[in-house]
Amino acid sequence: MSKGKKILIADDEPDILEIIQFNLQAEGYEVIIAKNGDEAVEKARSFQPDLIILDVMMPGKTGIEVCNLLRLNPTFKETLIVFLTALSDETTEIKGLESGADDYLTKPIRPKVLLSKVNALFRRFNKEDTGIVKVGDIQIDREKYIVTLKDTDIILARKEFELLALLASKPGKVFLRNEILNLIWGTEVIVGDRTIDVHIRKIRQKLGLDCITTVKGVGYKFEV
Amino acid sequence: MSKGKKILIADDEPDILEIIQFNLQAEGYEVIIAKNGDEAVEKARSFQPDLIILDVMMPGKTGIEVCNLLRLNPTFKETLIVFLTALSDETTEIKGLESGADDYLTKPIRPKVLLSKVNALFRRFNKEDTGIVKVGDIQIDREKYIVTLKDTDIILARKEFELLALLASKPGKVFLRNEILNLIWGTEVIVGDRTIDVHIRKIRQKLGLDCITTVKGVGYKFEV
DNA sequence: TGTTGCTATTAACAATTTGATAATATATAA
DNA sequence: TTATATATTATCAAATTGTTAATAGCAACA
Repeated sequence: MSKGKKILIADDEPDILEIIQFNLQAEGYEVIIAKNGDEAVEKARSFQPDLIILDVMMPGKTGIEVCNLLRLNPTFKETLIVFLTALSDETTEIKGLESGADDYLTKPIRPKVLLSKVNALFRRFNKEDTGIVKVGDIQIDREKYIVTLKDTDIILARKEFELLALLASKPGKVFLRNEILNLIWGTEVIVGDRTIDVHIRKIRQKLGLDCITTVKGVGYKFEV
Repeated sequence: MSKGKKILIADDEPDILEIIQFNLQAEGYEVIIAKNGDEAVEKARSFQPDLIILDVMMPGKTGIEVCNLLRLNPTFKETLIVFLTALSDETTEIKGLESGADDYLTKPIRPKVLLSKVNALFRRFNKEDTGIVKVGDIQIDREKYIVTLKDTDIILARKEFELLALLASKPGKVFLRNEILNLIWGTEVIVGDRTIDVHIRKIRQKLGLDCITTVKGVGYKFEV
């Protein structure tokens, strides 16, 4: 599940904050709230949320201003940002898109819509779209071939990287040895039995964190 | 298909009942109807439906009251509950969420919407799709190779896991010893008679719960 | 061109876990 | 009660994985 993620909500209307907070917490998300634009910027910096929901109309800074500000900082380049607008406001939508929002929510908030959008965003974010997989402290960027553990880059060799990326693509799922061989080495190449183990060992060694579990007689799985 | 499931509909308007009943039956569901909140509670208890559709506004007990009542009973902890509301009523939605509804339907009923929601709900909660089998307190995740008993992970060896998963795949069904041998060991390997017993024993021991029943002279079955 | 550094693979062995069996005890149906 | 099926336990062989070191291959580079 994509739960346990941090979500920052910024809105000047306490009711809205409460509705959203209640529903997201019920789904298992960790929620941080801000009552205006300035507070939003501040809390975004200190809490590093995975998703930020910004009301467009707020005293201090508008949601769009907050978004623009955050996007300047590379830390928030990958952070999901969703705007909250009254009704469908074409003009606002365009401005929002320009400042790099990932989606929209229109008031009045409908909890189910909210939840499904949020869930969908995390799903999308975790897989296809960015090619970046983020699980716990580990971030895997398929395009750049970089693994980051708590903001520290870790250099993995190609096979090691592919293996880790494969396992992390479905956290929890056990990949059978055959499955791994087919997906990473292909059906043509035949490698010895110990090859996988050695790569696994090197990954474990380099990460220094035990996030790969052996399921004896079955395969390996990635867990946080 | 997830058909053949039982659905209880509770609404005080005969027209609505009829529309829903007709459409769901046409789709292959077994439908039970109730004309008010009290009848809904009673029929829920006697028929153990897989899904309950509750009109919020009903004489006797409101849908929300019915839901709250049922959710108190562990039997209905996993039962799907959907509310029927007039238009999108935010206040009701929040109350509904608090009482543990799984989704909403707004009047007027649009048959297509109804069916797709109902189908989607069963799909979402049908663990067969995900490879997860849930029986009572025990949850077996084939993909993750994990057995969970009351939120505690239990580690089973491969053969033990396969055996338990097999038995649990059809709770109540008695698996003959031969059947088990063929399905788990295959026809090629020949193992002694006591082998199954020993594995069964290990499973019982690890689960600490007696959910595997011996049917003397026949085989074993999984029950809660 | 040869050197250097890294990667992928394998071999060899250690450590561990698993699965099957035998021997014995217990339960159950007729 | 007795015959038969199952439960239990300990034991050992087999299977599986972990670890280390060695080797071959490759790419960058002076």
